[in-house]
Amino acid sequence: MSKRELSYLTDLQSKPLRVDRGKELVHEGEAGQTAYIFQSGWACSFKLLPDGGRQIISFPVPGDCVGLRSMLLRTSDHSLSTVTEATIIPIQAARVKHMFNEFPYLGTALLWATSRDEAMIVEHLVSVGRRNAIERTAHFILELHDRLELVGLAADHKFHCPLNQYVLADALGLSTIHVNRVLRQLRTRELATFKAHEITIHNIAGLKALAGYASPEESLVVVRDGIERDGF
Amino acid sequence: MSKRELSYLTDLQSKPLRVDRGKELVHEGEAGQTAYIFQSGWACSFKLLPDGGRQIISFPVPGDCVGLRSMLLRTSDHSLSTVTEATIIPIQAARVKHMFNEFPYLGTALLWATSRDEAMIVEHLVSVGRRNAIERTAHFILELHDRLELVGLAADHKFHCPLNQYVLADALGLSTIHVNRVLRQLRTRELATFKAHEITIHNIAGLKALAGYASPEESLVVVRDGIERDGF
DNA sequence: CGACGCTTTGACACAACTCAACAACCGTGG
DNA sequence: CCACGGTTGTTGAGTTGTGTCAAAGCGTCG
Repeated sequence: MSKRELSYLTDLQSKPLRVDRGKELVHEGEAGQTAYIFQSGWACSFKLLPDGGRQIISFPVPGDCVGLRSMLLRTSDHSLSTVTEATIIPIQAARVKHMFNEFPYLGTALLWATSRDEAMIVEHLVSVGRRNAIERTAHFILELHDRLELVGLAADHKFHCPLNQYVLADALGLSTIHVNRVLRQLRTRELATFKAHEITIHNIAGLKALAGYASPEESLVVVRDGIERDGF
Repeated sequence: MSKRELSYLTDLQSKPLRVDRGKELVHEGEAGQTAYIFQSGWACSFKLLPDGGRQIISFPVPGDCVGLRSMLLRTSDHSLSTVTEATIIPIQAARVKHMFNEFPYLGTALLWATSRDEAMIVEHLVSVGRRNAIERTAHFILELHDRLELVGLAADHKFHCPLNQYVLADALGLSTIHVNRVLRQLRTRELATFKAHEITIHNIAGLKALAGYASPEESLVVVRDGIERDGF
């Protein structure tokens, strides 16, 4: 990246903004919204159903950037709320659009970044579609751990996690009560503990085995031991 | 787009290629793969689990382009197989990369295109996570219908659909047998029929009501009637 | 005609959901 | 400092949706 591009990127960022928890930053179907970088605090992107149900798509954590892609579209296809109090850096749509014209190469760079997001959503879909409650929860914990470790927010198989069981349920596609039961099982089986907003992984190997989890680096090693199903 | 860009795009396309059904075009974790445009025939992208299970992510249909994005990454994060015999137009990775340098604006264009894909995957996630079997199936039929209508492959609430119940099950996160039961219910309730590789929608309003389906155009109208859940 | 792939059915088991209540926790205000 | 209310977590009992197993019906194609 050239110096000029970099300085432009820095200029894009407005002053950090402090927002309360539970604040809806982007509303589904809303037009012309801004993007945000999360400096601290957690959020969740989700869609609501007519019956009041909710499916959480992803949890942006500190260091994550949200909504950049949807600035190119007319409207956002899902909502975004903070889960905790947070400090965010808003990025104005107009300036980003201008930037795409000025430095078209950045489109490709952004494309690369969004690919990672999509891979996460795909993995989430696999979890919800084909793993049972406990595998799904285990997988979720492991993924969260790896993401947070990457930004220095997890160490020693322990990390802060401000999600309550209602939120967890909406992410995993389960009922709150069942989430509770599953967490108890993980605790009893001495795999992981979720207590006082802190998740501790006691037996990471066991948890990975249970979840069928492939670490980001290992994910090149393709799991595909036999079993060609009929149909394709 | 300039004339030069357009001609470059046309040059990218190799000769159409005919492939058998059930052929795996991209293998998960594979590096340096090519992208494809589907001229005819259906495919499915999916991930396999250690236990032999499979979650289908999406069904590329004629007119769709797959794998463009993953060419920028080192490896593909999911596999791709044809579901029927198909004619595809391969696109070489090397040439696309060169093109991104030559016409950096195209990165942004592609970004726009992939956003649509991601929106579809998100909707799929919502279905699997928060809709029951029959709602999920109804939603799937409606989405397929709208996609195919867009490319002239559906008319009169009827369209050809080469998927069998095994494949459907892997897409919807259900067992084959349950898919069968659900299809029977849709038939009995005179909402839709899936017979001889052809889907007919008898009562599109009823089906939409059942699925909680928002048509692409209507999706701006946000469904959010009350019910603020606790937790966020 | 037989074989194979796909669909359909029934009986049963189990995972996950619902409802209803209670217990722990936490910040607030008296 | 303690009592309070609200939020969140925990349990149990009973129900329902979906999965599993087993077997039979169809169509198609060689």
